[in-house]
Amino acid sequence: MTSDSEVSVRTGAAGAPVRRYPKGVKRRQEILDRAIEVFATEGFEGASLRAIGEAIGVSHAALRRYFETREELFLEVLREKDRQALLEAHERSPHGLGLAESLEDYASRVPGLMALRHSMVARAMEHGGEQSRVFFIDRYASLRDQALQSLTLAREAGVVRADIALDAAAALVVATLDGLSTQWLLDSEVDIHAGIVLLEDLLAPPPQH
Amino acid sequence: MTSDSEVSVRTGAAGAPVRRYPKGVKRRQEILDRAIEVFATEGFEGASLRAIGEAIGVSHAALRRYFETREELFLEVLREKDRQALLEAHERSPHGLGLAESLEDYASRVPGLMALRHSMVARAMEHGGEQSRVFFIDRYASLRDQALQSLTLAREAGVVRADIALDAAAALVVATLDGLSTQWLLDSEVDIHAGIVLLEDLLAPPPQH
DNA sequence: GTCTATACAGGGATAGAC
DNA sequence: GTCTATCCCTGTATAGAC
Repeated sequence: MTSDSEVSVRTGAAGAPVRRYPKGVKRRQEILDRAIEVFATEGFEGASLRAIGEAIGVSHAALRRYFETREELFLEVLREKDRQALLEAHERSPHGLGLAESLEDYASRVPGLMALRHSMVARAMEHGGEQSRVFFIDRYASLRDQALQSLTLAREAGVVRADIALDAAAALVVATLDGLSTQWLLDSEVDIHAGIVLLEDLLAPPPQH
Repeated sequence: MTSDSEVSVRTGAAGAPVRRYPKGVKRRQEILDRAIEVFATEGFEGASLRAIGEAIGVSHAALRRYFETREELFLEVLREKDRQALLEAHERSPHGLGLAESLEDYASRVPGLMALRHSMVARAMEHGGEQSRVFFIDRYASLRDQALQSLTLAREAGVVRADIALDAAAALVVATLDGLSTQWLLDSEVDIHAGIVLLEDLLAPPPQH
């Protein structure tokens, strides 16, 4: 089917390049790390392919050996950060509902990365943003699933009332963290902690007496 | 203080141009309307200044007589849409909490405009996006204020429990509508209505018996 | 296998003619 | 008030050096 004169790069199921040799994946990781640095310092608007390449000491054309498009590079940056955040969250607190801890995942992110996320969500809502749309559909489904698991455990622990649908609650929790962190990043006067605590109180069973 | 050889355009407190002559404001409104059309058909990424100008039959340079930058034009589009949505919401239901109705304001928006909003929020979070940041800080403060008024009325009507802080609840409501509509726009499988109803139930006073 | 050099189409911003 | 012409920057694409 395919001549073997150009088998160095293949495209995987999700469209991500699959590479065979260690140097390739290592270089790819380095590019991701440097890109994250550039976002943190200059924001993502200043993070042109040329700027990222310059920060590494490489031409912008070289970046395309590892990421077919700018969209793909940016999505991989977000994926990497999500992966890191998930690991940290597990280390930190595997107990209870832990909404406040989940919030850290949002707030601890550099504003530049939150800006990048919003920008890519925008792209996902547009024609031509299929790759981003797939990414975020999957990401939000995953977040809801994590929230559902936390809520289930929390209900067993007696801190979540028994008369509500947990799948709807999961979407609600994710939406709240999303929305509150947006408001807070724009205006640090917003008391995001009060919002989180309120939601936890609302989800808790009413006191019996 | 100022020579009167260039008084046709002044800059107001919020940075928005203030114009004296009817033709100017009419033309400005036309540009906004056509821009909204282009967003609806091609999305905001395809809505270059040249594309918008072409839809009107003028060059892109001419647009700058009415909007100093692309950012300003886009913010004015969002402002115009918010204004329309607020009027419609007041016509529709001045009663109770009405979260479901508020949701319509979000869902009824063309996806292209929601994408534009996310993109401008991203810009507001970055260095250099001062104009957008001012816009969204003001916008979210306004939304929270509207939510607070609704919640106050709803509490008087007995549909909101008495033991919660309404200002925190207002931020929570706005965050929920924001976050749920984002999830829904990306994936219509998400049952946004269930989330809204759940929040209303959680905010309602527990049944006495 | 990896990277440089280069070209191209399109973007926003801007100066000056009419 | 609107135009044309121009500037510099962007993402993308390809050819070929090593």
